Formats: sequence, C-alpha cells, structure tokens
Amino acid sequence: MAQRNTWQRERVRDALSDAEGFVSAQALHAALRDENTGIGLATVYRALAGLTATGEADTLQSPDGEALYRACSQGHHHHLICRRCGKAVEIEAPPVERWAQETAAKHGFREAEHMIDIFGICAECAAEKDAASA
Amino acid sequence: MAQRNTWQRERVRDALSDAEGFVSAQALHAALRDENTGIGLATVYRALAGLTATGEADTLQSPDGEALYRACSQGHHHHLICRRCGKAVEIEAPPVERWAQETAAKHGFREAEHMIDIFGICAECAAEKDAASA
DNA sequence: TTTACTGCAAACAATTTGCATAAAA
DNA sequence: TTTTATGCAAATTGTTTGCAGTAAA
Repeated sequence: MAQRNTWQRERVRDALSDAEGFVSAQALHAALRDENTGIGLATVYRALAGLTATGEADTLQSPDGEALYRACSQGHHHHLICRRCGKAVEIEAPPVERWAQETAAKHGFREAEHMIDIFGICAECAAEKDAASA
Repeated sequence: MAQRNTWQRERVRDALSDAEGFVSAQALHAALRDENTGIGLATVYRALAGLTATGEADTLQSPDGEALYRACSQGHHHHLICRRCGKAVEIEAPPVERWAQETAAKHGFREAEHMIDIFGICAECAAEKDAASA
C-alpha cells in the first residue's frame, strides 16, 4: 500500500512540475530518456498512476484520446488549455461549480462530478501564428 | 467527397438515435452485429467519422479513453451523463457560455471552445444501486 | 462505368501486465 | 529479509488503414 520513494518516481514528479502544461506519458518518458536515465515507459505510467491516485497530479483525456497529466497544486479546479503548445492555466469558478451541482440535482443526478475545460489558442501562439501567415 | 447513402450508414445513424445516451463505437458495432447484420467494425468507425464530420453526431472522450458518440440535434450544448448507463441529457447554460468566453479572453486566449460535461449517477441507476445494496 | 464504400485482416498507438531482478524498508 | 518497484517484452484494447471486391451514382 505504501508508496516507495525511488529516484524514478522523483524524476517523474520533477519532470511533471517542470512541464509548462499538460504532457502525455509518452512525452515525459521521451524527455527523461533524453537525459540518459534508462527509465522505462511502464515505470512512467506506474508513477503517473501513483501521483494521480495521491492527488499530486491531474489527468485529462486529450481530444485525440491520449491521457495528459499535469502537476497539480491541489483541490478542485479546471483548465484553460492552449491547443497548440499545451500551456494550461488553472481557473476557478465558484459560480460555475454551484451551477453544475444545481443542474445535476435538477435532473435527479447524484454524485455529480464535472469537467470543465476550455481549449483555445494562447496569446503567444496566436502571435506566432500571425507572424507565420504574414 | 460526397457521402453515399448505404444501408450500413443508415443503420449506424439509426442505432445512434436509438441509443439513450453516449455509446462507444464498439457497443454500436456489437448491437448491430446482434441484429444479424454482418456489418464490419471498421465500417462503423467510418460511418461515425462521417456523421461527426457532417455534424450529425457528437463525440467526446470517456474518462477511460474510449471515444463516445451520440446523435446530435444541432448547435452547441453540453451534457449531463450517467456514468453507469450512459444516458445523457443535453443541457444549456447561457451564463456559463458567457463565463467561458470571458475567462478565455481575460487570459488572452483566442478561438476558445469549451467542453462542459457533468458525470453522475442518474435517478434510475441510483435506485437500482440502492436496491442492490439492500 | 466510375468512384466511393464495405469487410476483413493486418497495422498501429497508447496503455497494461507478467515475470525475474533490483532495491527500498 | 521482506516486500514493493523496476525494466523489459509480450499482451490488450481502441482505432486506423490497405486492399480486392461490391454497390451507389
């Protein structure tokens, strides 16, 4: 039951915090691999599962079906994600939280959880895009 | 470019409308298979891709990485989904729409789209569950 | 007759799992 | 020493693709 503290887990945790936004397990593995750590892909997946279970990481499904992970401060929040560079901003929305609960209750749903994610193009990427098309 | 009108496409479209909520391609295929249509899995996927492209179907990623589809009336809306039976209720949320746009803009994001999905246990499933544990 | 669509099987990609070994505790 | 984690490779699972044959148009 207790999680052991291996250097692999540390590295995954670190790599995750270093990432600007959401990253895939594959990307993390590739990054760690490049730093000549011989870490295995399965280990990265296992570490991520562990971090997610303890609430240290946050996970969501990208539109094309990959699981993305992110170091997570704590608590419940949602994201504003750049669909170009993956940068994510944590957002809070107390009124929306309330609305979600009310909506679920109104339709007789229980144990409601919600996912609210806004995808867009962040300011920097928008600038790059404009420059490219000029 | 033009889509042809085959009975397979019809069946997929029908099966999709008959479904109470979001269904996976695999589930649709199994259902059609049971009705002694010898329809192929690939065909189901291709039909769903077509329907999605023309806006006749709606798609989202389930928490465990499967793509789920649903016949879609039209326009922009969100869902309240039972995580047990898959039943979905379309919900509208003008205030939340506005909030999403404002939030994106406030952080410099452009071309924002959002996904708001509430997962819960619908009244019927909750009843069954209570009955089972009694 | 032309061209898109179908079924099947092989190809793929992301993720999980079995097992012998290595290393925390 | 005991127990859990690792790394590898094989196994799964959801989805896509290549191809020869079939059927809309």
